[in-house]
Amino acid sequence: MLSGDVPPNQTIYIRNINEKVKKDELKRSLYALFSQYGRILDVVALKTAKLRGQAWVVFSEVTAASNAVRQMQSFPFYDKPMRIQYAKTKSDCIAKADGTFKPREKKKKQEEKAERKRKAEEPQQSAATANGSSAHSNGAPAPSYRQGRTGAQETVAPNSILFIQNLPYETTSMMLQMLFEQYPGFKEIRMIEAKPGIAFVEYGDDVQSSVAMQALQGFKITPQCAMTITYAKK
DNA sequence: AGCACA
Repeated sequence: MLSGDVPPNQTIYIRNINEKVKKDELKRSLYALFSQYGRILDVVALKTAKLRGQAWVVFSEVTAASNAVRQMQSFPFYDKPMRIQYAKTKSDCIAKADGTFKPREKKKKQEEKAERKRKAEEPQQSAATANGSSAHSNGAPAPSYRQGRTGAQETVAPNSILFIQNLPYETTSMMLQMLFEQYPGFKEIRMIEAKPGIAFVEYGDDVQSSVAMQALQGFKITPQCAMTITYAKK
């Protein structure tokens, strides 16, 4: 196991993250950047002394995590190369979904009172933990998985330029600009006269382009045409 | 480097 001899896990552990980026932005960016590998169930990031600069991204499939570990290894994220491994333990959101979740043992005395308080008004486990594990505890925008990703190999490396397909014939670059300039780092739209239905959108960097991709993936300019956004080939 | 689940 090349990845720090931790066995595969559907959660990846990322370190060497630029500590200047705010927690919510960090989560959103991670979500945007990694959702190309598969469905993300949760993103965890804390800024405590011990945990800053690190994050966990929970995938619904181990294969997605594996691809992410390999393909995003050393990716320059906010100017620092990401170091990615599998997480050492199962994420709570997974344990909750598969029924193995147990509230963890107390680890520090300070936390015990919080535990105690919680215990005090703990009513009853309503044994019905609904079937569909409800994803997305992070504030990321609900993604539109218009084509079920399987975590196959076909993922294109991130790029600050996006490739847009399946645009209706009447799309203009002004229309696209209104849509894409909402996201930070927007630079320009490029359309090719000879090729209707496609466009290129450039951002300042891969993270910014990824955020826009995530936000606008599947966006419909007309009811029939859901746009498909991928990274442009290098 | 540091593996959590506010």
